Amino acid sequence: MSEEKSLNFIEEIIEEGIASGKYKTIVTRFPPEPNGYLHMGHATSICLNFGLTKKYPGYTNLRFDDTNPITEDTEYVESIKEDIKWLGFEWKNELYASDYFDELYNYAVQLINKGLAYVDDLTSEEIATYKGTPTQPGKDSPYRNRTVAENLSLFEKMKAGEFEDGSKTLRAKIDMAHTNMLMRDPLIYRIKHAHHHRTGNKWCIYPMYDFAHGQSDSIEHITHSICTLEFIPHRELYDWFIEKLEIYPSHQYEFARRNLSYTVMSKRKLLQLVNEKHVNGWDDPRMPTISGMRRRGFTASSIRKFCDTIGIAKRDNVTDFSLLEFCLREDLNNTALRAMAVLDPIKLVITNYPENATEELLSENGPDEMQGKRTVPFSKELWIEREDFLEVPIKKWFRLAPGASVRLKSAYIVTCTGFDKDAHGNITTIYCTYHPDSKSGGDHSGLTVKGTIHWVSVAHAATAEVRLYDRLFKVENPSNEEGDFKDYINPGSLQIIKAYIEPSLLSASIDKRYQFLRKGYFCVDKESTADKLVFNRTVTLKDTWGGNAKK
RNA sequence: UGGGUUAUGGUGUAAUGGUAGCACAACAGAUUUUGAUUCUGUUUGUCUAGGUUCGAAUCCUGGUAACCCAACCA
Repeated sequence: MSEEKSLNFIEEIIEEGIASGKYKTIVTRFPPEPNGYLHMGHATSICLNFGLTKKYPGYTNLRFDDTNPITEDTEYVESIKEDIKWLGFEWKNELYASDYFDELYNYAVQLINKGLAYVDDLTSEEIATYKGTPTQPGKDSPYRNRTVAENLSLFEKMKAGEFEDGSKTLRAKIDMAHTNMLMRDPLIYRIKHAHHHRTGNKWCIYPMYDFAHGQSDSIEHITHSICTLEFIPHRELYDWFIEKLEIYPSHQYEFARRNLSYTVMSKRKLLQLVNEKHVNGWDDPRMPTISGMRRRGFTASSIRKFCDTIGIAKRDNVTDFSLLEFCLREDLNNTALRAMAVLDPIKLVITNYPENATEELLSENGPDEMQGKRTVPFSKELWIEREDFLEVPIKKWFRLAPGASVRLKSAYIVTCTGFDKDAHGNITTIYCTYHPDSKSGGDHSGLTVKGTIHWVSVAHAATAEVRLYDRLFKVENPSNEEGDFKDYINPGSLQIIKAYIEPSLLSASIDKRYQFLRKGYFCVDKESTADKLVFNRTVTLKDTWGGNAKK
């Protein structure tokens, strides 16, 4: 019974390191930039980094990579912390790259002293020109050979605010003809007279990513600095700084970012959707953001399960959204409370049921008996789903049709005796007779039916707004299509309807999940009030009949 | 005509020279007071051409394809 799950390539590296005695414990970090909300791509990284230190001895830091004050904000810091906690992870230390600005400044001075950095006066356009192209070498800046003393003095003045934004930079002195573009004298400090969300106006020079990330890792003694594939070329620079600065040798490892079909997963694109109002904010339930998915009704455990299932590797990928839905349904099926709601109502009248009578029927709250039962009021007039009746039944039709019988869930078997139509040919009312001895739980009618449908008593029904969500994009990979990704937005991704709900749902709670029988999983939206209940459809039930109907 | 990374069913991921496995999806059947759940089964794969070997997804050689790198973003 040794069912051992195989290791991913990072776990292999860790186990080798532990086996060889390179380290006994590991330290990882999750390093978001506080300039946007976390999305499913980040969830993978969070599950990876925090998961590794759950599996192996060690801990994980949360470190905000806040080296660009122009785009960063505390609003994002708060949302990021909330999302990580909600996903079920705890960081050891809450840290900020900005905590290290003094140390980083000193590192820069060290490089200057070693003749490995210089102040450059070239404009950004000139720097780009001097840099060359991937196929052509760059050329040295005319300021490249300033003396150490001159560089020291200039850098000091940069810090003191004596120069305007963009007028000078500090660059590492490496090799302008290097095949790796990142090694062609990369910028390490730039001037930005901007207010920083944590250091205020103390600084007017800020380190670049490459001169902050690796050094921060090193200061924190991160053993495994895990990032995505596009940072592979940065690793050479990462190692170069550590070597020249003679600081703790953290190592960078890269894995392929996880993509999900029918959505986009870049902060830039998500920001566009928000700013151009294609969605209603970062936590719109259609967004692949953690906050959006939480609002939609996804559970943290289903997201963790999903991340665990898709694994990590180094090749480009697009995971089927249906796998995420599978993990969700698997979780919700066990935990969601059952209730009945009719989303597209049509009236059903039981002609032989007594006028003004009401019965309180028992119905199970879920598959687990521990979830108990609730009562549901039943009466002569019911709302049922319009799609559960067909005037002319198709093959293998289990539901209502003239002369056909179905079980009303937790109630009686009814047989259709007729229906009304309006002038446009729309069916307005369905008439049935019920079989009194077929009552759920004590059925001795001897009748058997193939179909069971849900219902809500007209006299007892409450109403709610229900928001039906569908995939945000019409195509699997919007970023790979011709033209703008926004051309592929699914215009029907949100449908708002009014539904009749059973009265027990009046006390639905925002922290619970519900299965509206046969219709899907739903949750209370944050905009819901006592006067106006609002439900979000998290996901439909799996439907193996829909396809058959077309055949 | 530079450098780097990656190629296993429709999708994701295993197999570390020895039976190509698992999950999702799809399809078929059984059970079902949710056409859900549960259970059973089926279809589909090693980028390509050579080579080494008793034996290659794995090692070697040559192709091919995809992705990344020329922000004072991270």
